[in-house]
Amino acid sequence: MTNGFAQEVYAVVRAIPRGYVATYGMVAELAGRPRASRIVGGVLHRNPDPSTIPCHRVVFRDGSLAPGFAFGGAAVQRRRLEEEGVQFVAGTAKNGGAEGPRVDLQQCLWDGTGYAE
DNA sequence: TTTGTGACTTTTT
DNA sequence: TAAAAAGCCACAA
Repeated sequence: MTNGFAQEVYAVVRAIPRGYVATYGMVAELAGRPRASRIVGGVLHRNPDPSTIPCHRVVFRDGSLAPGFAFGGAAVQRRRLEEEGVQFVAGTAKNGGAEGPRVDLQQCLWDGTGYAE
């Protein structure tokens, strides 16, 4: 690709199946830079094409999103993911202390299957 | 061309 | 167990 990494990131994020989510590190790895998780965020931050790039499917390693920096708000993103079929963890397996809405990575974490360049 | 920063992740204190 | 710091790579100014 002309740009290389950035293009790869966009391609990977676009390849995320509906109802699934991926972490920055995973996208970075598929893009060719397993340690460039931050760059993935930076690239998505600019989001040159939010229409084709479902950045809301990309979450932290913890399953949470970027508060305040999402396309329109973490709350909106949660609703959007639910629309796609992504399950959320209300409380937490930790001790019932609800910290914040997290995606159920154990169920909706994308394996990278179906990604073709 | 060089410096600084960032939607992250992992390890150590 | 929790919190803090460093490391990492690419893009923008």
